[in-house]
Amino acid sequence: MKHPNDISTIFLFSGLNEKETLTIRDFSTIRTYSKGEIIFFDTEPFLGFYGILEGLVKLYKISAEGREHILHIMYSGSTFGEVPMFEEFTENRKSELVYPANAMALEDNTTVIKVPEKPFMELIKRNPDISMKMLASFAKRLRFLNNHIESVTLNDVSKRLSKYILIEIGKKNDSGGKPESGGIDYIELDISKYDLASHLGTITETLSRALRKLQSDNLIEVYGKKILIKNTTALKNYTK
Amino acid sequence: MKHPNDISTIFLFSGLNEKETLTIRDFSTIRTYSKGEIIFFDTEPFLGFYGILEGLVKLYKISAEGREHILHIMYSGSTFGEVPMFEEFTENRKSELVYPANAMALEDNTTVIKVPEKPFMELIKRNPDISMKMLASFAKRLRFLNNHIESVTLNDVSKRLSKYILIEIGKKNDSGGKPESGGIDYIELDISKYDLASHLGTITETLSRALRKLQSDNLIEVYGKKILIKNTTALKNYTK
DNA sequence: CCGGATATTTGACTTAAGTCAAACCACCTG
DNA sequence: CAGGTGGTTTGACTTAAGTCAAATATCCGG
Repeated sequence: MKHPNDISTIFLFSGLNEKETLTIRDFSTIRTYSKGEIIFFDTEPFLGFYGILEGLVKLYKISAEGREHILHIMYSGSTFGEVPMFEEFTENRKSELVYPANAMALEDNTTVIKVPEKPFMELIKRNPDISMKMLASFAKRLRFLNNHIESVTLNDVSKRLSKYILIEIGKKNDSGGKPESGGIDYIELDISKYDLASHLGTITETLSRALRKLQSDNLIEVYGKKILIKNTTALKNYTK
Repeated sequence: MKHPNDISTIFLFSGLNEKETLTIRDFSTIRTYSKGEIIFFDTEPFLGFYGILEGLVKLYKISAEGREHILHIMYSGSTFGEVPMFEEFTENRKSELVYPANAMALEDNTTVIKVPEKPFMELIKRNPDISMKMLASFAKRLRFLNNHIESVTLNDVSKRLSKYILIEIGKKNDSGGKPESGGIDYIELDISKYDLASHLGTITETLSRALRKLQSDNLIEVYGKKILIKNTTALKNYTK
């Protein structure tokens, strides 16, 4: 490649000096996946963790019957598949060291860097800041999974959907959008309805019905991947 | 108390020297809860994390209608409620720093140590080994939650129950029991059926029916809190 | 701009699991 | 050891969400 991808866009590596960055780059491999390609299965032995340079990745579990449940959607800048690296520390069962979920690229041109364990563990030993970042990212994921389990087991699909919509609006407004002053708030789904369903712990048919329900309750309006929020307050209320 | 509780029984603190141990002890408070007492709610601001010196703690979420879902059952030696401590690192929204779940003592005489953030963060900065242990424990939890979500969303209650039984047998055999040579394998539930149900993402009635089903399929035999495993292989097969 | 593939929606039906109510059991305390 | 309080089981019923099949809609390459 002409211009080597800049790994400092990955949050975990953002504080590294030039030398450290080069070390990581030297030991790692960069690869581009197209939409639908598998990055790893949850049955594969751990051979290093990944950072997203560009694109979108889903981390998911799949049942024997083929039903899928998405645990996380990961965007560029984030890392995934790090869990096994630290499990080794507690128990010495190398045999069980597989990835904790399946990973698939959701967009063409999804570019990831694969960082092997060895050089990274060297780095982390010398660089306490990295462990802190790692802990922060694990903490974030733990809280997310806690809330996710709560949602999936204690709320019905329409409630889960409403929560999802509200969170997405939150994200969008966090990153520059105007809160809700002028026009009507809306989100644009960056994943397919199949993936959204599987992230909400359901299937496309049920998601479709849930969308229709929220629409007929006058909370939202759906135009393809665009969802207008007609009444944020009522939607918030609905999730309770 | 006469003999101060020994905090080195807590995995996270097991490698500390005497001085460090004393520092932690000095800043922390130890308290004993009786069965059913709340340690914290998921709406309370973070004021330190906990380590279990003795007893049993459940970490759970609860819906508006009162339905409960247990995320983790924690035994003595483990720590909980650490997540907010590391979230602070990423985003500076102090306002959101609440515990990520509710915590309740499941036994009388459940004794916990509450460690405030400040002295612990000092310690972790100087002691990279502790961050590694913390990362290991977070990693373990992340894998557990991944699998838990998979179970709850992709398997029916009987399958989840079978998985639970197999894991419990595994734990028991890991810690000294004979694998399955002589007599029939069994486990003794250390939690109520209510709590087991809520950990499996269901309610007591449904759990009761699932137990009866596995029994009538000749996989197990149930005597109160004692569950005999009549056919481990078939049970394993059943979870697939 | 056409045709086919993929994604989404709709309808009719089935089913696992939740609800409600009652019976049963077992353990603890006075 | 009687009585009572939780914990557990059982039965009858309801319901949310899954399945299956078909109709639409949308997207994309040639």
